[in-house]
Amino acid sequence: MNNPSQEAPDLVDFGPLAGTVSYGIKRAYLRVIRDLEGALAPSGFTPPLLAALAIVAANPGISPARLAAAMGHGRSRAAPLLDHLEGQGLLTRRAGPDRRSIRLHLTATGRAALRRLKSIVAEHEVRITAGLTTQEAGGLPDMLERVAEGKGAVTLR
Amino acid sequence: MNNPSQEAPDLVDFGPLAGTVSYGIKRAYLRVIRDLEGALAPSGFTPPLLAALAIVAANPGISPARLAAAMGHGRSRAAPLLDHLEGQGLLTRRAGPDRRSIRLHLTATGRAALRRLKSIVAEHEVRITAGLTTQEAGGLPDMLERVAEGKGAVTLR
DNA sequence: TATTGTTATACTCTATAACTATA
DNA sequence: TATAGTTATAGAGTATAACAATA
Repeated sequence: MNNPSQEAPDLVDFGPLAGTVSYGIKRAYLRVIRDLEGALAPSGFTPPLLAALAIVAANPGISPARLAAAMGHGRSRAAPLLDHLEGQGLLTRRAGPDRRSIRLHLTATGRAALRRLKSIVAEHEVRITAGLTTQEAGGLPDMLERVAEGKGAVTLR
Repeated sequence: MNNPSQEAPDLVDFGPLAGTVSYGIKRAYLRVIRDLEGALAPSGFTPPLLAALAIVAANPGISPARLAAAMGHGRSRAAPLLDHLEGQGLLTRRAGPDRRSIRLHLTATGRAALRRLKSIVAEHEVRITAGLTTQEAGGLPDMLERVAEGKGAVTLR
């Protein structure tokens, strides 16, 4: 596991971290998030803004709290994201049947923006899977989901 | 891709993000980093501190700049990490042959700490791969490395 | 003039708790 | 008393640029 010489090596050895799923995911995440940030920058979007837009699009009427949970954080994280998206006219906050709850819906502008973003995401996906075979790229998302969830389906609360 | 009703769904649909490697990695990363942070907390370590310690251990004499690059960031990120580890007596900064460069080495204390941390990491690895078959867990790191690097080996610079 | 390590700064992300309004 | 949304705050992580020392 070690470099026998005392010289700084040309290839860095990750030692006990090498070959772990844990560190592999961390390194892959760095590549993915940077590539996506760069690809989205010209459009003024960030990865979290895109995720929020896409999740509201696929789940019309979803509440801010459920949106935040789907994205993996607490309620309070939704507000600034929604302020931004609503300010750009991409979605609306409508009162629910219960007057303290809110239902989110995309506007026509939001749907159009999402259509354009989809092609950026598709190109990004091609770039990050360039080193994988078609089979590997096809099987990876399901494996990652099982890492993310422990196992089982994507249930929320 | 959409939920046909206007009701908030029990299962959240990730829409165009569902089934992508990109979003899968992001979700898996969240699980991994949180599990590892929790597992390391009692020892006073964080994931970046552990990574720095492990990389110096496996690459005696490595410079701060190369350490930072191996971890995926710029030079300036190394200093606070090294201050902390040196302050705890886990590593030393020795002058290199070139008087402006520095070579990093673990102390005996640092090596002992790393030995203890390894079992925490091993347990963490078991937890996050619990939803995978042995075959899948065995093949994942290499696939993740190819995502992280675009392809090819772990070269620096 | 270029390089190494460090410092300073600002910006983002995130978590926690507190606040409001409803129920 | 509990819940939904929001706001406020502080902390951690990160990137950029600027700096000092050396080459």
